[in-house]
Amino acid sequence: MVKPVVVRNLHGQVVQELGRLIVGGEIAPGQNLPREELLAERMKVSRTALREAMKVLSAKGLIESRQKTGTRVRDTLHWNQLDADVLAWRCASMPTDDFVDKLVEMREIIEPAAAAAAARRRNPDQLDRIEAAYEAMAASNDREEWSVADLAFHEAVLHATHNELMISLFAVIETALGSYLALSALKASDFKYSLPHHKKVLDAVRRRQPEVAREAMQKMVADSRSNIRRHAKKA
Amino acid sequence: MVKPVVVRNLHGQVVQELGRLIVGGEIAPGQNLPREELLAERMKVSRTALREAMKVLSAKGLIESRQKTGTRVRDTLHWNQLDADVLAWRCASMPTDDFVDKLVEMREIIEPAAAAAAARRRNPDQLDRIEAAYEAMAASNDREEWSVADLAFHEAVLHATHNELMISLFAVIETALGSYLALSALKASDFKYSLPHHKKVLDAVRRRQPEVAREAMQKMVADSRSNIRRHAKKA
DNA sequence: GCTGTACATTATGTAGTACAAATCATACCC
DNA sequence: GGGTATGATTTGTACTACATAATGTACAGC
Repeated sequence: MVKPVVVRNLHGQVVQELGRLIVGGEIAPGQNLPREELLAERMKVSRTALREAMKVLSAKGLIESRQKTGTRVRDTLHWNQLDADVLAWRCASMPTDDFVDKLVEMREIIEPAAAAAAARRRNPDQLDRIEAAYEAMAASNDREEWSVADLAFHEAVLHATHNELMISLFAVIETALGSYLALSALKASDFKYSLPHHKKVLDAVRRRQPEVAREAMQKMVADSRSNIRRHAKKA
Repeated sequence: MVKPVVVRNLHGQVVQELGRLIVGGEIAPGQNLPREELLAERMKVSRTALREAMKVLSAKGLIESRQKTGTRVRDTLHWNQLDADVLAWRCASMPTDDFVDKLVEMREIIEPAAAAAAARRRNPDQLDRIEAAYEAMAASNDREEWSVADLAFHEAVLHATHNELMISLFAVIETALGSYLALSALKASDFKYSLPHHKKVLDAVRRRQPEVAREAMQKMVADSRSNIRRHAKKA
């Protein structure tokens, strides 16, 4: 279930390595990186590969290079916080669950709004897809199956909004959250606990009742939050 | 007021050029780019510069290259929609105001939630900053001054949420919207029209009343939307 | 002693060549 | 006819050389 992050390219590895260092705070904002030639040698790669990696990090807003001055880590203000990699690096390097709270907060903002939008704009195909995901959840036999179907449900709702910005945001937040812990991880016993909530959302979307859908989704994610909190405390 | 987008680097120019082509739809998803050597020659840059540009586009999810297969444009599903550049390219290439609606929808989701969060978590400094922005709005003499103070107000509220993900999202959405039209562009006459709304938000944040703040902000952005719609129709 | 200009220094930026690695297509052998 | 070998093609990596920009310093002039 953990994301693979398998990078075949060499520069991709360099990106990961440097990205982790920077986001993890080992190279602080304002600080300069070693010169390219030196850093390349130290990392056992060619300057070419290193530079391609630096361009990527630069695109993510993490660093900024200028001639003669060198390459320096930019202030966190300029970081592309919504970039999947940046988010993943933060998740990997923040022991505190303060960051989880922020992710959860975002989720609680997006999902109810998405449910409302979906209820307004969904087309028959999209409704079918949501329903199919619901059925799969209901029919699931273990937590693994349920998780997959659950994710499909939320994705289907998001897609029904017809707003790719929202879809993209959800994707980013969700994968980041997922990397922390099996998302809606009720311990074994009662993993279908939230099925009725999903049913309410489904029905509201079917009947095109935005406000009902919003409220149902809101309750659902609020529940999920308290579960995550409980789970996080244990760990 | 229009963003400069001045890129000194050569590969930066290539990124812009190719990015526009791809997001603008001139090179459709699934389609292959010419081989590096050929494309480099055609764009009058070295393969080195071209490759650095391609790595950036790859990081934005626009393209994907594999040996022998070549480099192909990925499906829009994989695009990093929340990337500032990608968003800017879309804004530049979409005559339809369908996209503005999506941006506005995002704004209407974020801002009320942000106002509520700010009311909950703001500290004295942040309240001061919001208040200062409000005073500047009240004291403004023309639309230009007012716009600047208005933006400062919203930024101050966002910062008071203590959630950098939300701040980042707002920044991205707002600049994209701003590139379309002077944001809350009431025509000359009555540019302070929304001042009372802002006052309500300010007061609610001061008194730490999340729900009041949310509702006030919601009305404000809803108003703003109808103005934008009216404005867009004219143009 | 102060200031302004010229130059040397040093980092990144760009170009070009050579070869490695992967993968697709074809031909070949069993 | 099917599986395997081989060759061709495209990206991946390395290395070299030089261009360009920006910084600091030294020197000349006032």
